[in-house]
Amino acid sequence: MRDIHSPSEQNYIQQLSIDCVILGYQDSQLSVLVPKLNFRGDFWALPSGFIYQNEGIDQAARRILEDRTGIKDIYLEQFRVFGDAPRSNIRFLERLIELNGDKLGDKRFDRKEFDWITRRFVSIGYYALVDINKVVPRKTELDESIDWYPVRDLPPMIMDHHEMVKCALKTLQLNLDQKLIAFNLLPETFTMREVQELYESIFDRAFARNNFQKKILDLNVLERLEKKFTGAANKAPFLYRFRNEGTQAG
Amino acid sequence: MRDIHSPSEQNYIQQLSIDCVILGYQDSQLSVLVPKLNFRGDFWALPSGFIYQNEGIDQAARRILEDRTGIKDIYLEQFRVFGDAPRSNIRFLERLIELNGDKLGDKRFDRKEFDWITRRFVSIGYYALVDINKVVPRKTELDESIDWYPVRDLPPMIMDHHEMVKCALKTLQLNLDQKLIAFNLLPETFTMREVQELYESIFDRAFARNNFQKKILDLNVLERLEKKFTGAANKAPFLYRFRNEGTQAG
DNA sequence: CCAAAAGTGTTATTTATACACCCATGA
DNA sequence: TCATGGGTGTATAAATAACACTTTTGG
Repeated sequence: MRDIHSPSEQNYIQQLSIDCVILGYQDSQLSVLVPKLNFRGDFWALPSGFIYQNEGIDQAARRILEDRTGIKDIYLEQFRVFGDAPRSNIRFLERLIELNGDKLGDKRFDRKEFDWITRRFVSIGYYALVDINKVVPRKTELDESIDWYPVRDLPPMIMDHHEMVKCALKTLQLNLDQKLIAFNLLPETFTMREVQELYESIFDRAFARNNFQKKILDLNVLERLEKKFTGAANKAPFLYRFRNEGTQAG
Repeated sequence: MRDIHSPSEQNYIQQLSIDCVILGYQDSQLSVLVPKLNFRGDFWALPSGFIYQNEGIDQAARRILEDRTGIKDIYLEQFRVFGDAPRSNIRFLERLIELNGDKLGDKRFDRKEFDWITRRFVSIGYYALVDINKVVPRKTELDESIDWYPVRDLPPMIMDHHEMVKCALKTLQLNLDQKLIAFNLLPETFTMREVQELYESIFDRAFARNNFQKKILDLNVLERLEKKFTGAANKAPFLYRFRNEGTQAG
């Protein structure tokens, strides 16, 4: 099990971090996985981490993601670097210490550690799309909790983490059709309505049902299966599956 | 005058650099500004630099750009981070030293310097578009020359700098319509043909004249001025100018 | 038979692409 | 009057958006 609470002891690249916007989907709602820190003061912060010397940045992002979600082979993508000059943890950490002075007697926040972590940081933003059902959110030792929050109703987060989510979402919208990553959010089989609701929660707007179906089917990546009888008093919808065979005939 | 040849002495963020793809346009040709290093062995490398502790990354990129081109207020934009694990100068620098051992007796490449610069680096890629006529390329002490090279006919460059140019160009193509105004690489006034030739050199393909004009005018960012009499034996083309008023009627 | 939700077809509207023609200019 | 390059209009095709109608299902 990896620990992250003594970064200054690790062989990390200094002053460079990775912040992850982990997007998940459930009950027609798009959510972000956000840990709450185990300190007084209600601090939320995006899952983040550092980069080992012998580790690629994508690799590091994947490791951070796996540590928090337990799943491997996640699609993720960098979307921007955040590196303004005044970008530092110091203001947030000072407030944290102010509120938690009593319980900080241990070695966790010794001087060296504090200096390391409060320096100005440049952070690479990554976003990922995961299936909430496959995820078992995992706290680190610094977390009080880690939960999914609706993307349009996030808790107050430290530093520029709100802007990061906003920026990640915009990038996702731009790339959605090209990258087909949206299908990572859906279960093995799904109905067209589910795809549409997913799109609608990502774009935060409605689409016309028939045109949407046409558009998605024209992407030529879905395979139609049998119908799904739900017991509801209406026509049974078809189930679809993402076909991952290479090239497919028209 | 700033110097860059003793990075380890400076208060830079370590292991983090900026590489700039400076695109310029002249005579219907898109070119990249590439310095050649003042060492035996024909090494070309994109203009790059490091980030001061009290400097934002955009600010650093702008400084690096100004150092090389002499012009301020350049529009530039990050396009990707390059941070694979094996990304280091060491292979290139070892070869450089092998070829230049005799002239490297001075302090420039002492041990400390070598260690600093040969560590694994993560680099933020920035691209900019500039008007070649406004640029006076400036060598640093490490450069033998600095010149414009056609973007489709670049010299061999070190490390992953070719990939950087490729990636920058792709990003530019995606954003060109939106950013057209931001890149001041057309003169104050210009003809539609000039705009088209600019587009054609960026996309490396031809556009239909009339359709192109319609598309550009539909962007609603140009203002038509008087005609331009060139003395050529043909109809005089209109001149255009970017209109910088805020909102404009349809 | 009804309401609910799904499926499908048809028509506009917009956008992109292709083709054709006319106009101004200086030699 | 001719070649050259610029401006404009129209036809066609493709992609989007809008509208309308039918079908299945359980109560």
